[in-house]
Amino acid sequence: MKSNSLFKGSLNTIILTLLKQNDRMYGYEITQKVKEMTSSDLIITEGALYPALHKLEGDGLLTVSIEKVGNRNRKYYQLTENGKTETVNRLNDLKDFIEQMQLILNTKLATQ
Amino acid sequence: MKSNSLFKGSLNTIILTLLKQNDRMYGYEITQKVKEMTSSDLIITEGALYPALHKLEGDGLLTVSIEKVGNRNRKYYQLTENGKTETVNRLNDLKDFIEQMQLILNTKLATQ
DNA sequence: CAAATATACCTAAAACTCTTAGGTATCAAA
DNA sequence: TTTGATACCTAAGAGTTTTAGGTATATTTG
Repeated sequence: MKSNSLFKGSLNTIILTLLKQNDRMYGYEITQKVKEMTSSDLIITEGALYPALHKLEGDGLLTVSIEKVGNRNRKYYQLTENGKTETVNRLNDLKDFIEQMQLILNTKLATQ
Repeated sequence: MKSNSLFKGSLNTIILTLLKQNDRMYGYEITQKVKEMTSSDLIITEGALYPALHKLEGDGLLTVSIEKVGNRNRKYYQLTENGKTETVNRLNDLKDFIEQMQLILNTKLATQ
């Protein structure tokens, strides 16, 4: 099918945008959501996700709150104000990237 | 403006597609072409380009022919048959990536 | 004409991101 | 009771790009 690898930087954009859409989510939920939305075409590995979440938190773009569900801890992540700003920036970067690729490749890359 | 970084894997796709469009090009020419086409928004650094060209050659996707211009050597690169096939694959991967991102981000990323 | 800029190739260290391959533990279903 | 799902995590390695050099010829500019 396709190389199931992400493009550089797209993971952070995915995380930030999902949190913008859903207010708060926990890590495992993000992996399942992406899997579901792309019909299992895109798999976010946990080895990539958790370090990315920790870095976004360290950069002040996310905050965490731990919630006990049954006997297990869930870590819910939420956008900070900086996080909301950065989400807009990342989306603009992605749009710029696609526009640049269209210029170079001389091709419409996205349908409609 | 924007983070002037490429997205992972996009450099190879750019190289291959430019060679498909222009039959043969040399390294420096590729950097200038991309700069010109994107109004200096996207800069291909030589530190990324030359190793990428060597790898594509090693993988059998490109062939080289050296041409003396004045007193300097230019290395012209050209797609092999495998290279032509791989170019189509890379373009399809990029289109798939954009479609997946549109699904996840719930946004039209490319105009038209 | 000298010095700066452009052309044209190159490499190596470091940074960064993601994959692979583990690990722990709880909970539900077979 | 054992498998699979849920839920977190880390570390080694692979791969790509940036940064920061290096060499040399050709052209432009002050």
